Amino acid sequence: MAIKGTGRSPRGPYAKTAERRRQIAQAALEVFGARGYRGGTVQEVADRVGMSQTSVLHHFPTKAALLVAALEHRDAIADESPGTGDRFAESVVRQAEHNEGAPGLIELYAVLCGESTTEGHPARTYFEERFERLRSEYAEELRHLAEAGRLRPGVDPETAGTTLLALWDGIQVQWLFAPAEIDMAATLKAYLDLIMLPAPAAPAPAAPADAP
Amino acid sequence: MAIKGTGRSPRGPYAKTAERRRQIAQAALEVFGARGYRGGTVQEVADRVGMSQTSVLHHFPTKAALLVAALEHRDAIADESPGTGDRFAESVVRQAEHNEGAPGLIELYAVLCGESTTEGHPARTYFEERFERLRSEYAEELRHLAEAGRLRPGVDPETAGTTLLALWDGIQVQWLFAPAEIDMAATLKAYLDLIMLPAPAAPAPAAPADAP
DNA sequence: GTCTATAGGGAGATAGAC
DNA sequence: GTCTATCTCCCTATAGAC
Repeated sequence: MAIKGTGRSPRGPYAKTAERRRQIAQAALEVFGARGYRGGTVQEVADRVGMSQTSVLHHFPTKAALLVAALEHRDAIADESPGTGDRFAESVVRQAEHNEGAPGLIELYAVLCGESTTEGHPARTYFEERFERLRSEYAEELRHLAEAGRLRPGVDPETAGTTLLALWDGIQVQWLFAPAEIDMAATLKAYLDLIMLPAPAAPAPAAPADAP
Repeated sequence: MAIKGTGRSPRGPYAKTAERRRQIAQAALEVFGARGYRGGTVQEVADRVGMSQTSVLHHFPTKAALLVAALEHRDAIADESPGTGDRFAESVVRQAEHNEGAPGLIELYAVLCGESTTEGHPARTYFEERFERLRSEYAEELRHLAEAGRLRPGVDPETAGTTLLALWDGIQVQWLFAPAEIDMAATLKAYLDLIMLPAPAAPAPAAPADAP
């Protein structure tokens, strides 16, 4: 609430604060990605944006709040939501390629995903909910494809959705250890090709008289 | 070197020390699995075996050495190496089921796998080498299956091996977050069924005259 | 909003007695 | 081998001036 003062609010003093927070969240993303939540320090985040440790904690009251900000910032960068229907497979591959080019993004994800399985970790519910949501989203997309006859017979949409998610997470970890040897997008595409059938050549939309 | 004193060495004082170390390694496995390497403390390991923190560090000089011991202990428990040839798929599934019943084992693996991608982590080379080794082992097994005509046409053994490994790691993480919803063995089996062909009913060994 | 100073709590590792 | 005592370091978070 509250846009301060006159109408020209986008240039008001709050714009600068919001930008500051964005910078801090970005720095936190990099630090926690490189060192993990427990290994990273607020001081290091502060150094990266050129301010003191206490100033960072002025914007985000605790270290845990800083992590949440980093995760939300990551979502803002990464989560172009996958397309629907026919474009599902395509957009999964496209997003994998996109993530590969955003440094620190995969690191943060892989490190925190593992770390957050531990007791009392501030990102635990974030990942719980994320997995739950993505599993049902993927399953629904694949169910639509199945109804359109685009899924190989015998492939279960729920299982395939879970598998796709697990494969994606797992391949990111392998890529972090050996980026030169792993082609994330190609590996995902190979799996999708395995479960999907090619689109019928001519859908025969209505009954086209031999048009030009 | 040096079996102390007389010939009855297996009962000698070293046997007790070896057993002590095993206990410590087991406790370290549990602690680092539940809290991660950076989140876990030597003190907590010590508490679990009922000795002081300094006594633990007498057996393993540093915390990092303690982690290595925990990983080696884990390998000793878990690494029944997968079978070859026809039994490959079967033994992968069997090992997944076996791991599920060994508490802490999957936790340690998932937590440290993510954590060790961070800078200067003592388990980094452990996982680097593990991934490298398993990728080539899996690829070789799948190449043999391909030669035997047991792989679906168009499936590349290297890609499938990398995929199987990624899927396995990824499904373990999902299982940790939602054990009730995820069936690790079934998910792995579904993938293997997807890339493999059933064994031919009668292999027609040489040229059997219409034998009984 | 930003800083310096500091409180307050652990952590890993060492020294040395028993 | 095991302990107690301790060193040294670093981290999060707070207090309060500017």
